[in-house]
Amino acid sequence: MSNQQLKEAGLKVTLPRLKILNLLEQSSERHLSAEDVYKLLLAAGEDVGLATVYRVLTQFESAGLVVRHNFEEGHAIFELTSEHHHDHMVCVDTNQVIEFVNKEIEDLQHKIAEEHGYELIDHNLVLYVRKKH
Amino acid sequence: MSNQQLKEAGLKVTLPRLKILNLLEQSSERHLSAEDVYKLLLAAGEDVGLATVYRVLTQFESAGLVVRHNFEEGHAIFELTSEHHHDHMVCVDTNQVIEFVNKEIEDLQHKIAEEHGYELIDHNLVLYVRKKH
DNA sequence: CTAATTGCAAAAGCTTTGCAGCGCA
DNA sequence: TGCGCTGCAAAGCTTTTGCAATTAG
Repeated sequence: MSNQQLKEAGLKVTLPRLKILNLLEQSSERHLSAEDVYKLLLAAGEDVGLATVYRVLTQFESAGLVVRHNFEEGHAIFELTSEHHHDHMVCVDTNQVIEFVNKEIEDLQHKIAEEHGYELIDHNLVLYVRKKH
Repeated sequence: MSNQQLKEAGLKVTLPRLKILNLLEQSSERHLSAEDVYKLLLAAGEDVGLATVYRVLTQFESAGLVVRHNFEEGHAIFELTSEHHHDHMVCVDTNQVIEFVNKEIEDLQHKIAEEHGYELIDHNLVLYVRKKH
């Protein structure tokens, strides 16, 4: 379980790390800001400092357990690394984040980089959308 | 010239606005942060406050003269609105920014949003690439 | 002349860091 | 026990805001 994941990541198994990892795994919302994580922990009666949340999330990112996004200006959003790559849609009205997978777009990106004499290392694609009524 | 663009944007023609717009039009680097603009103005002997740079860039954005990007966390990047929409490639080694246009990707994005019941308002696509040798 | 704009400094929001004490291995 | 980790508070950064003075129309 979480215990093992932390060890594999080369991180000491501490209470704050376990709490944060468990929260990320159990939360119904996959995309959380550091502040979100902090508030959820407080609400759950867990006593963890905000600075620790930031430090732990950054460590998780380095360990590959978590991905950091910059969907919106002002604050980062963290998400557990998922098995399959996906991109994101963000609703401009509700800030809801929707994941999607599209192989054509992935292929096109590689093709575009190649056409310019480059190798694709990574990419960031966010669609800002509004619900159709 | 710039004078006219400001009027058309419904903005009073003031010295700071002219200086900033001229700088954006004449700079060899199309992609600048507020701090970049501020420092370039200072270097050019122009006396404009940083707060004014932020305010003016935000007004330019509202007026559609400029586009704000969040390529990296920490600070926004501004670019004069260009006639044709384009996306960006950033070389991970040199930080060089390359613009590209790809209609297929644009169309796919609309299609994906539609398929999920949404209307595409905007998007952000950045390819992080490395020069092939 | 009047209202908009500017510059400064202070404040705001997110994130990082220094340091003393606590806790895992 | 020793080193890493945590919490708190303070500091750092980018960006915004309040306010008096300045400027455009």
